[in-house]
Amino acid sequence: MKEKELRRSLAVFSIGTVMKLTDLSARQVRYYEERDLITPQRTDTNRRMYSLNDVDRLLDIKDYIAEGWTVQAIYNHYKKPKEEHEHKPLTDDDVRRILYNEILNQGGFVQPDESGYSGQHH
DNA sequence: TTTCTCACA
DNA sequence: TGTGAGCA
Repeated sequence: MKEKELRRSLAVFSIGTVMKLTDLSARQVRYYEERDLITPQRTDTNRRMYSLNDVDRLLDIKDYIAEGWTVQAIYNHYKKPKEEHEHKPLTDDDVRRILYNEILNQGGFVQPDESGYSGQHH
């Protein structure tokens, strides 16, 4: 049943609608796009169009920001784990790795782990 | 009217 | 991040 997923990915909201739905400023929404936290589509006239998934993610991002997360940390949060967040089985090592990474980036002293994390950290 | 990009008394 | 300019 992949139809739902498809519909959730349909870009149907204008930035104005997204602003109301997320209570974020257009500036913020565009900024998060610039940081690759979301990737809305564009119309033939260069207008941004957001999907249900985009709005959903924006809502999450809003919470993370409120909790003090760095855009960089959030970026890695979405980039790294394939099994995403909550409800999925993660091994202890996965959790430790993800946490380690996010905590480091949180401080802003480390570059976003692009090496993909080759080694172990204890 | 709304959104876009760019730039900052 | 906000805000205003000048377009589309």
